[in-house]
Amino acid sequence: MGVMETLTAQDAAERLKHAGLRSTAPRRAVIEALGAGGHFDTAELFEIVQRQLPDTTLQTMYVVLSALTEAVIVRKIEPAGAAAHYEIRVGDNHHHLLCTSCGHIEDVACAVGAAPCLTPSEHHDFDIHAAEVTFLGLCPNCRG
Amino acid sequence: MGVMETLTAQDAAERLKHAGLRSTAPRRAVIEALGAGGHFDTAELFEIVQRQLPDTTLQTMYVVLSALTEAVIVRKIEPAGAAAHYEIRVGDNHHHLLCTSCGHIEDVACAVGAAPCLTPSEHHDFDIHAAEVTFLGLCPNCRG
DNA sequence: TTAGTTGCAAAGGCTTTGCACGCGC
DNA sequence: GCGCGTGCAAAGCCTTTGCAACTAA
Repeated sequence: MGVMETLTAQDAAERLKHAGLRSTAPRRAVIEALGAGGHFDTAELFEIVQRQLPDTTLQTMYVVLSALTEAVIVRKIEPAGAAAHYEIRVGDNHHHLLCTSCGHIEDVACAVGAAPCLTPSEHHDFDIHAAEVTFLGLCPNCRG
Repeated sequence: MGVMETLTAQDAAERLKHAGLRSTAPRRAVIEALGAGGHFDTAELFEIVQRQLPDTTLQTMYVVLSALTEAVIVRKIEPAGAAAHYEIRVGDNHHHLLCTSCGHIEDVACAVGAAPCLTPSEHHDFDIHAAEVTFLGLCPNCRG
C-alpha cells in the first residue's frame, strides 16, 4: 500500500486547491482524519470532525464526502448491506477484506497482479470503467 | 452459466422442501419468477408476484427473499448505492457486470479461472468465506 | 462581490420489525 | 393443533434535497 504518512491541514488545503475546490474547515478536517489511514463511515468521520468543529452537521459530512469522492481525493467503499466507508485515495488498485460480523475493513493488494482484475473474460458489450473486489470473511477479533 | 431452464411451481416446492422450508405461495412464486433467469430487485419481484397473488405485500417479499437467501436457494446481489437484486442460485462462482447508469446487471464468468478469485494475496488473519467481484461500466443501451 | 458551502430542517428510499391472523404440516 | 409464515402497520437507518446565512477567493 506504500508509505502511510499523516496529512497536515496544509496538505489538505493543497489537495483541495489542486482539485479546484474551496479550502473549508470541514473539508480539511475530513481529509486530515482520513489521512492517517484506515476506513471510516460517515458517522465516524462526523464524530472525529466534530471534536475540532462542534458546529458541523452530519449532512455536511455527506455533502463534503460526496465532493471529495467526485474530486478523487477520497475513495468511497460501499460494503454490501452497510453504510458507505471512505479512505484516502491512493494510486494503486487495491481491494478490500470485509468482516461480515463487525464491518471492519482492511486493504489487500490485488491477488493476480495489476490489470487482470479489471478485465473480465466476457464484456457483453459493456464499456467497463472499474472493478470492485471484496473478500468477505471474519476478522481476527470476530473469528473466535 | 450453464443451461437455463424454467422452474415450475412444483420444482419450486421441491427446492423449498429440500431446504426444510414450508412451501407457501409467495415463496413458490418468487422462485418461479427468478427461475426464468435474470436479476430482479425486491420491487420488481413484488410486481411480478402480485400478478398471481394480488394480496401479497412488499414486506412479505423482503421476508421471503431473506429466507430464500439464507437457504441458499437464491443469491442476493447488493450493488453499490442501489437496491438489492436477486438471482436463482447456481453452483458456479460467477461475477457481475453492473451498468452504472441504468442499474442493469449481467453475469460474467470469473476472469481468472475458478479458485484465484477467492484467494487474496494476503489474508490479514481473516477467515475468508467468499469474494464479490463486480465490474462497473455502461451497458450497450446507456453507452450512446 | 459573488458563487460555492455550510448549517438546519425536512423528506425520501430501502429495509426491518412487531403483532395478530391464517395456513402448512 | 402447533408453529411458521403472511399481511398489515409502523418504525429505522442511511442518505439526499431545499433553502437561507455565510465565507473563501
